[in-house]
This record gives sequence, structure tokens and C-alpha cells, in this order.
Amino acid sequence: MPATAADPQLDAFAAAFDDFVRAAKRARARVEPDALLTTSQYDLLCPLLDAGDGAPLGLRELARAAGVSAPTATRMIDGLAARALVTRERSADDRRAVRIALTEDGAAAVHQQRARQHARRRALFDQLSPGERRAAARVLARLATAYERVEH
Amino acid sequence: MPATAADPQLDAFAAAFDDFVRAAKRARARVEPDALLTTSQYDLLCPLLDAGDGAPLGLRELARAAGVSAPTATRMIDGLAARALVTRERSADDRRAVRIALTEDGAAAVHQQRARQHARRRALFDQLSPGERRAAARVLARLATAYERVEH
DNA sequence: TATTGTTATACTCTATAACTATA
DNA sequence: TATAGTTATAGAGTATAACAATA
Repeated sequence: MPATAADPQLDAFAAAFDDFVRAAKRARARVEPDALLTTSQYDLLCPLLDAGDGAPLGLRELARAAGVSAPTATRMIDGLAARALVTRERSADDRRAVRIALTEDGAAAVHQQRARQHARRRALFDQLSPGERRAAARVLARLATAYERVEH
Repeated sequence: MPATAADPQLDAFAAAFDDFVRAAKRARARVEPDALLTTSQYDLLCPLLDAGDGAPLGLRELARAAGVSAPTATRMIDGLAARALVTRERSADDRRAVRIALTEDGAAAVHQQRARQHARRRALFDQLSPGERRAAARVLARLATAYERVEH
């Protein structure tokens, strides 16, 4: 029935991949409900925390890093500013630009989210034997580079 | 600075995990734009294809399998029915229930999506050496079970 | 009373196109 | 003309609460 010959190894790989994706999705759904930030908001604000100490960044910069369009970032920042998690000010040197910075509450929220993510990673890690840990790190890194080489 | 002692192995695992997630997200973004179905729609309709040959299922059944609420499934089915990818009929035996079935176009759309997913998996698989393929299948399966055991 | 599904409502995420203001 | 950002518009996905119809 299939157009291509069956490949048991590929089938095993695909099945494992599916199981992994589904398990990760369920795990995320279990944790997300009471988080202060959605995943998208976390991705958008992360560069501000990494820039450190209230250092502001431009909207375009945040949008590009998070992989969203500028209007999407504007909308998201609207909501986050309304919750007083970020400030948005017109830049003095270039009056077209805005300078977006984390408030204390905003930095705390991003920190909290990061800590949760670390805790989840650690809980997963803790389930593995030492050999499995090494294998997992190697495989995930390898898959990441493989993805980048697939029909760019 | 960190509250817990540094663990280079955990750090390597977490970094590899992050890289993997980001690479997967980028790959998905590259492929999705011209697909007939979104990922959510595909997840909702998959059980209908698996049930086979126009066999109808109830709305609640589809919602539960896809992990969404009943109103969400109703909305999604509204859109899919408007595009003539599914039919929705009141059941004769239980007049509360609706029977949702794929049309020919709907089945073709789900098939197409599945074929694309397989092609992407295969392309990734093809990047790996035989040893890496075995290791990847083993690790992904292991991580899936580990997820299920994390603070249920 | 319990179940199936829909409507009402509300919010987030997402994009493209058109616009403003500044450089 | 080019760049930074916003507004307008549109649509998907998501949920909870309230409802209708049927069992």
C-alpha cells in the first residue's frame, strides 16, 4: 500500500518522535495554567532579561528574536505594559524608536518562568540513568543540527 | 549565584533540549505556511482518518482525542464544515449527538498533512548515521516515558 | 439528573496592509 | 527613500459559563 518500501528503523524513529511530542505537549498543558507568562510572552521578554539590569531594547529587536512580526510584538507589549511588566518609552536620540524595559515585576515574572522551565528539565533529567543522560544530550544536540540542514 | 550547585551534565542536557526545541520550531514555521490544515486541525481530524472509510465520530470524542474543550472543537468543526472538509449530521439513534465525518477533500487534506509529516521525519532521519538513528529512537522513546512519570 | 452539543463572551497569538513619524 | 513603530483588519485557537435538547 505505501508508495515507498517499509523501513522498520524509520518507523521506530517516527513513532518515538510522535510519542515524545505528545508527552511534551501534555506536560506543558499540565504546567502552563497558573504561569504568569505564556510561552510566547516569555520568548518575547527573555532578551530583556539576558540584556540585564533594566537595559532597554527596541521593539523590532524583540520581535525578531522571538520570531514574530512587529505588529504582533506591539500587541503583546501593549498587554504586558498594561500589566506593568514592561515600560515603553520613546528614545531620545532616535525619536522613531521605542525603548522597552522590564519593570521589577516583569523581571520577576521572567525569572519565575525560567526557574520553572529549569525545574521541569531537571525533573526529566532526574528520571534518566547516567548513560541515558549522556545519550539524551548527544541526541538532542544532533537532532538540532540535523534540523538546520534539512532543505534550507 | 544559583541557589543549587551547578551540574555540567544537566546544563548540557538543558542546552541541547533548548536547541532542539528552537530548531523544531523554526522547521515547523518554514513548512506550515502553505499547508491545507493547521496542526490543531490535523490533530482534531486524525481520529477520523484512523477510524477509516468515512466512519463518523462524535464531537466530544474528537475534542478529547485532540486535547481541546468541546466549544473549541465546535468552532473548529464550524470552519472545517464551511470548507467542506467534514460533514456534521445529527445522529438518528441519539438525537443529542452529532456524527462528524470526513469528506473526500477532508480525507485528502489529512492524508496530505500526514505525508508531509512523514517526509519531514524522513528528511531528519536521513541526516543521521545508522548508530545515531538507533540512539535517537531509543532516547526519544525514553524521554516520552520519563515525561509521563514526572510529578503526575 | 446526566449527557451532548452550541452560544455567548473574552482573551491571546498570529499575519498582512496601510499608515505616521522620523531619519 | 528607508526605517521604527502603530493601527486597521482578519482569522485561528483557546477557555469558562450558560444554555438547549435529549436521554
